[in-house]
Amino acid sequence: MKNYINSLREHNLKATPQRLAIVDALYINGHMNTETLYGLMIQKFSSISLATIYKNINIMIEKNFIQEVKLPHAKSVYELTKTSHSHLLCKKCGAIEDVEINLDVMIENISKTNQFQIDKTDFVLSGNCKNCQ
Amino acid sequence: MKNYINSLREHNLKATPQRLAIVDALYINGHMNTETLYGLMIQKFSSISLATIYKNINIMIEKNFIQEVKLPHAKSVYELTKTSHSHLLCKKCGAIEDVEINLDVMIENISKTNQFQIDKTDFVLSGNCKNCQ
DNA sequence: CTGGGTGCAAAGTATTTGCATGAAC
DNA sequence: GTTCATGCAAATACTTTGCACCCAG
Repeated sequence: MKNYINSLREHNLKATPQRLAIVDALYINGHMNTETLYGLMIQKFSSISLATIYKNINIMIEKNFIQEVKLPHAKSVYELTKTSHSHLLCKKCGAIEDVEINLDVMIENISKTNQFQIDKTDFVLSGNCKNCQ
Repeated sequence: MKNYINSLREHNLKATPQRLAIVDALYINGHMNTETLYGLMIQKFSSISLATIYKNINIMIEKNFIQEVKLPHAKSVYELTKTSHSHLLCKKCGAIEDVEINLDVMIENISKTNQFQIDKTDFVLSGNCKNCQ
């Protein structure tokens, strides 16, 4: 378990219990959508508001503490900001795995060919995971 | 201008004027979100309903005639279904370009390494287009 | 004709906002 | 003490649904 109190503060975010719980849930689960996140939080804070979830997601995205991952045919999920990576999405069970793919050479080529300065990628590969084949 | 009457019929979709106009708009503009699509359509059919836009988008996705493209920090756009390709998104002006990137070798490798059977990719590269640099 | 599409209004779902209270620092 | 977060309720935004009427095939 990491010390998220300081990480939050470094991002100019007060370390409230609700916020810590959200961050902890994302750390443990990797990726969560608003619905499942709220479902988890309500167990811990019986009076937590959905508005609190949304407000926190939004401000943490703004401060670059977490990131939204848009998925095909599914609700967006959120994850703690880490080094750039891609995602594997299982169409059957919905599992999401992080995967490191080095895109540097490709980006370099596309930048040149298309005269487009690329600074970010969103890459989701969908199919069937090991268990669902 | 293509003959979209037959293309629609081949996908079991009746070729109504509204539908043809939507398809034509997507053909001309490449990528559109619901809002801009409705904005265009209302000019042509003063009494067209937003519900018609949504119903058509949904059924055309279902029949695989068009596809949704989810973009970071922007509303989803829709495009006519074509061969698999990636997208370049300009963060400044919002322009979207199609780009062909051969991902076969990469997919092959990832499939093996992660024991994950991949059959689809969603790849958006963001940055600044030629005009916005 | 017949099935499916359109437009309208209403309902449903998702997300944001305003404000009073309360907690973090 | 001051600033910011929380929770609630209301408001807004987005999308879907039901139904009567109409048009494509």
